[in-house]
Amino acid sequence: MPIVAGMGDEVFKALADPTRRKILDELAERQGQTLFEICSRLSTKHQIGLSRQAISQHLAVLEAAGLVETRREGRYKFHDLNTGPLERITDRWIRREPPESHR
Amino acid sequence: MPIVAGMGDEVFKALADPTRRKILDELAERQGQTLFEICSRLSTKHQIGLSRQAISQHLAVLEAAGLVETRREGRYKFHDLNTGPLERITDRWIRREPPESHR
DNA sequence: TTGATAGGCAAGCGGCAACTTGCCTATAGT
DNA sequence: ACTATAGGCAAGTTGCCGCTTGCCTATCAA
Repeated sequence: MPIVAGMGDEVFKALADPTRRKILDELAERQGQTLFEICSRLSTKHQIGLSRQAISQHLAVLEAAGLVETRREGRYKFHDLNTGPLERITDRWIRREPPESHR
Repeated sequence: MPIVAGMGDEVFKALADPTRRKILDELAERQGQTLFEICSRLSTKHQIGLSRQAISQHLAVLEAAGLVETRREGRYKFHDLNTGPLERITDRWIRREPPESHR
């Protein structure tokens, strides 16, 4: 079993909040943003006027779910979207037809 | 724009609860179950000892999200899984590489 | 070294969601 | 008609989640 997070219920919990989904949108559009960048972008582009700590807590949830990965450089912490945990979470219920029974 | 539900945030909300995901599991395994069938199956197979009303409320959430559809026959109400809303909810963040730049 | 910037920790508050409880309606069997 | 079964409605409780507030640490620039 892998050590990576995001294999359990945390992914669903993380996706449940609309602000967190907006954060994923932002990171999908531009990787490697800092906390303050994400804050100002959410504020200006999406009229989400939350405090820095609120966004920080959201990022922590996303990171616990494995949807966001971080790297530190000096006093900056850059956030990157990781779509890995998203790829197969719905396969649990979607029954794929075998494309063609070859005769 | 279609009249069907499940195009908004309700799908994520519905998927956030582990009991609701188990219900989807059950319906994926066997379509057309009644409320009481779902209750007893959750209880015996998954040790989920919730009241009938609790399950009923969960089903209402799933139906509002478009993940479950119902049909009435006499005093029975049958529940069917609809995977439609699941198919594209993650495409929002997953960037598909164009398969091959031809030459 | 001082101040400014980027971020972290933890306690506290308010609202909502999950669950229960009690009662009610509708269909089917006897 | 009466009873049992399948389900619905609505109010009340509890616990958790999102958010704020206040204070603290770390890095960099002057």
